[in-house]
Amino acid sequence: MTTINDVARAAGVSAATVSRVFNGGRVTAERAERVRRTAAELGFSPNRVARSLRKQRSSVIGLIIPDIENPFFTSLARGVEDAAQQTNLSVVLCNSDEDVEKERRYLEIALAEQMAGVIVAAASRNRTDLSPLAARGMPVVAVDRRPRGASVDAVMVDNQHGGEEATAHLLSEGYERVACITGPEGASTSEERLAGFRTVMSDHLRERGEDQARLREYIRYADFRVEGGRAAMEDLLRLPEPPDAVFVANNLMTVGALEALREAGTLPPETGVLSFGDVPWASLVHPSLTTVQLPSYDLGWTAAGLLQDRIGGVDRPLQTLVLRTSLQVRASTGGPSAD
Amino acid sequence: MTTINDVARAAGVSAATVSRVFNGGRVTAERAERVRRTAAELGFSPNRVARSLRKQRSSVIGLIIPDIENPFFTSLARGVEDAAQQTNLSVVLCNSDEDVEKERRYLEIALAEQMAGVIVAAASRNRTDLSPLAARGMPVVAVDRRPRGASVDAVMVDNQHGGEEATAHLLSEGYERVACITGPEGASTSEERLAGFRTVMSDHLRERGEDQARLREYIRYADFRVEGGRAAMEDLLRLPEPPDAVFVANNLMTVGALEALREAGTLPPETGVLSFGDVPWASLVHPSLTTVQLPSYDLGWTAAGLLQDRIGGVDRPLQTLVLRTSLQVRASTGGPSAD
DNA sequence: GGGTCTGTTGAAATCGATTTCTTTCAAGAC
DNA sequence: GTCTTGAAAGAAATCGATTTCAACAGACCC
Repeated sequence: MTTINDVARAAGVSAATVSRVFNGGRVTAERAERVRRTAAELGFSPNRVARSLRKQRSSVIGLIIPDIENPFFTSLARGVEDAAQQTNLSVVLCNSDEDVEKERRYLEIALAEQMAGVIVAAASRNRTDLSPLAARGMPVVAVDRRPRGASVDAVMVDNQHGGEEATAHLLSEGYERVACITGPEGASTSEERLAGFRTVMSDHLRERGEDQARLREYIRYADFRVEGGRAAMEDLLRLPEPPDAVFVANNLMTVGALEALREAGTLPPETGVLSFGDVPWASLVHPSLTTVQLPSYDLGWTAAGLLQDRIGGVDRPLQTLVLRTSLQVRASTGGPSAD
Repeated sequence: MTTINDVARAAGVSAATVSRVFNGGRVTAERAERVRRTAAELGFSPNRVARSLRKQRSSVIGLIIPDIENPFFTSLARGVEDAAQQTNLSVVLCNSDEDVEKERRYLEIALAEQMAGVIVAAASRNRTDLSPLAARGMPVVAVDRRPRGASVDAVMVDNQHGGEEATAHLLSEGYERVACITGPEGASTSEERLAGFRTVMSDHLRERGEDQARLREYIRYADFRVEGGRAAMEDLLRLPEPPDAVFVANNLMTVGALEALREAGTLPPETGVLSFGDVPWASLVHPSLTTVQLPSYDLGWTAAGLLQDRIGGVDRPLQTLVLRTSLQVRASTGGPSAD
């Protein structure tokens, strides 16, 4: 492993000069050229560990996500990475596995490794603690979920709007009895999506002069997982008057709901299904599955941008950016069959 | 940020003693206790950058994969991570995006960051160059694909066996004209899977006394992507005597093939489809889709084990482990319909 | 009592870069 | 000719840990 001193000796200059050549100090053209040539010959590349130690900052940013197997987060990761490429930062990805303890360990590593900054999709809104990072002045951006009380920049999704859009779309297609399967009670993402559903359905029922109480009957809380979605859908199907459409608050539960519907023999478009978040491949098979597209890639890209600003020393008040969802209509099947 | 010197001063000992307390040196019980208490009070955690510089090795292993959005690789990543947890190594994940240049950059970073070791699923069998790492004595394990000429440990999938198993299964279900859509010509994974197909089909045709030439007609090379799978399937369907079953050599192309089949109105089980590699969600919707399960998680787990052995200094000849695939039969639909 | 051994300890060297501090030298001003 | 100014370059300090080395104290044996 050739070091800066090897290069210095071979080029007949001091280590300081070599460093200046690579970091934009003042060096006469002739020497700079000689240093560069020697460095190339020896295959020198600066030791990042030593550099980080001296600079008290590495050129790596950490990205902590709760589920590496969820396409939403991998797409987000792509966004972060592409943005980081532009400024020579490298991204290291850490999978907290929805486990606050594992996440804590990774946050500690980020500190101990003196990473330039961290982007976190928190494992828990309540228990994720970003304060140690903030305390030591490490730039942090929260993405998708903002831990309670954390004073950091954030990039979020407009969940309520997405819920409204989804529900309105199902109604516009002619479905009448629209249900909602949302995530855990208390989780902000599931509550916000549900709120969107409530708003639109409530208006709809009022216009129709129908009983608002029906709204509640068609709401199920589940756990954002396949099995939970399935159970909730089965439960809805057992109602005396089952829904003819359902808004499912995430992609995994949608898979479960589709399973339940398949068993009941009432697949889309007979029963309308609208998923919050893309269901990457099932949608190829189920052309009538409309989804609320989450701006996952943009979330990552935007978060990385904010982080880089902070790393660069930009001094402005904390920001929260909210990105909108968009409805992806796969095929206009005209809604429920008319029989 | 409290350093080891702060702790030393506060505890009235030397930095060397503090270091020994945390690294298992000989220190009298009384002092050790005092140091530990002081460290806890000051919230000291050793600076990993400084430690890495001194030890010339960090406690991070790199995992370089070519496509973070492919569930095969994310599952592999889980395996690596779970295995690494056990020895306090942390894993950082880098996405080479099937780009040899990007991959080269990450390999360089691994060196410059003095990572403890690297696990690589190479972007290219020909052009990925692992020799710089090997030259500097950094432990490397290749996984899934072994770059040509690289002398490193490797963990591979038994592609040929998987291809045989898949083809045999389709025949056993009663399909007659089985086709194969494989990856790019020259790629080892696609050639091996195809070889498995050829072996079994060739035997089958011979037994039946049929013309071996038919084998070739039913083979298509594509690109391991959705669109390629679709195009290949469309092409096969245009044959005067289209296949009644197809073995598709990866998950993404299977999605494409299913699209083509849906348009042609001959979905499984009417036309048999067997995917090499899981198609996570489509399979929930297409119960009759049998898949060759790749041991992705185990690949990661095993590779991490090999790497840790090397990091620990185990000295044994280079090893290549080959893991078998397993057939996952989703539902015995009894093969093609009898009409 | 002198000599050897062993177990603790701290001072100092070390890892490899960056950055500060000096020194040197030359150009330009008066 | 002297003084000022500024650029260029090297020597040395620095980052924060680990590790080597030397010093020392106490136990033990002749």
